[in-house]
Amino acid sequence: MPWPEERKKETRARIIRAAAAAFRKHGLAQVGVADIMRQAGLTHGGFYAHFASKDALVADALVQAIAEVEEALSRSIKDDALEERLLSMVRAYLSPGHFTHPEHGCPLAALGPELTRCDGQVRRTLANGIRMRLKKLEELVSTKVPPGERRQRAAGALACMVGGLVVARGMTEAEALEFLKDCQGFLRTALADLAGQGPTPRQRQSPKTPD
Amino acid sequence: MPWPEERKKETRARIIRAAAAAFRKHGLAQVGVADIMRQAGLTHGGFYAHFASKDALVADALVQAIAEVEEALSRSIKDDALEERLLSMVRAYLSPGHFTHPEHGCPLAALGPELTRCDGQVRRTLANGIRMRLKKLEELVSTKVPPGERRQRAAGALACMVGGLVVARGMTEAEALEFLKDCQGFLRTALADLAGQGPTPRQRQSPKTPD
DNA sequence: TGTACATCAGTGAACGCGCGTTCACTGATGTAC
DNA sequence: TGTACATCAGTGAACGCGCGTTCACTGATGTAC
Repeated sequence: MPWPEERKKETRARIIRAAAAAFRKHGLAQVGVADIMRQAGLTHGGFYAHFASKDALVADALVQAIAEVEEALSRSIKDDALEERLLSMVRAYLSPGHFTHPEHGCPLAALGPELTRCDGQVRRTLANGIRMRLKKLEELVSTKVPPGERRQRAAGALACMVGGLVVARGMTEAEALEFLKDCQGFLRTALADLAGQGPTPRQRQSPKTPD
Repeated sequence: MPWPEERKKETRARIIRAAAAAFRKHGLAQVGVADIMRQAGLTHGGFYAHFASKDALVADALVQAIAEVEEALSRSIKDDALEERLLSMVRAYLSPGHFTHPEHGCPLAALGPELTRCDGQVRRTLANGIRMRLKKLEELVSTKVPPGERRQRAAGALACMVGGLVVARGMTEAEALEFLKDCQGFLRTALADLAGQGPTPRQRQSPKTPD
């Protein structure tokens, strides 16, 4: 009781925000507890008043990163017409800004494989985050598309977005910007609602399990 | 001269193969020089007779991993008809086997973000590897597709393949297998050669730079 | 209103471990005579 | 053919550094009287 009720929560939140950015920028293993505490304006010893371990912080930082990205993406599409939203989100995700700033971007693109090698809470948070993102994307696919193909489109869009960013970040900057545009163009075509463009509204192959 | 000419080369190759597998399985930072040497049947002290540093090994291991995957993918499509090869490669890449065995799989999917944070030779090797993969994919896109869209399709396919695997590895196994199938289905539709399915062979939007 | 006290977020030194790298050495091999 | 020698891949102990974690302490704050 002796200390202000809210103060500890605020400090904790500041540490989590600093960690979420630093991890995405430099990787989980490359960022130390001391680095994060310094970034949050504190000394490293106080860390364990807030977290049980570095792993526990990673889990909280992942929740934070997922929430940040979710909010940014939602904001970037909120003024668009319903049928524009999916492509609008694709454009926001595969943008030069997102490419240049992993520290504020998708944790899956910035840390995917590293997170995959974690276990416990981190793994669960990761799986939940993906499930949520996939659901949101599926909701943005035109309801004119039959359910099985809606799921396929959501999957393809997510894969292409995450992979697009991962691949782009491995290229020269000039190549990357071109590549991001190509991925956007690919998805614009692949996710296009074909109704009205051809004689029949359904010209795509129906979803089928591969051999 | 006192030692067999080939012996050192063989040892070096063994170290590189062990490293290429261990890095992809556990991550660059999680695998130590001693681990790799043990895997190669040697003690850690001898490492520096073959490599200037751990970083130098990472660069060589990346070359090795890229070559392994290139060979495996080429082999998996070599018996298919030309027009089947692109989808055949997609299927091989987004397969349960590839999902389960990152240690023999695509280094971009297993280590993408970590490699991106490296510099020097690793960065150059990475960029070259991506360029090569993209070129190979573009060659597999039907020549009936106009050049601008061929490039888009190659980009989209690569992004979707890499991202599909990264995302799948972050999910529950059951979800992942479903997701991989959905990505395959998505690409089967998106990469389908529309000739013969509709009245005109060109119904897709033409490639256009987004705002 | 003022003073003594209890609490606990935050400090900073220290610990212990693992890892990349170095180094003096060994011993298997090919060469010279 | 046999023996002494030079080479150098590989060994294993040691070094030094950074990092996660611990711990005794501090000092700002709210409470009790």
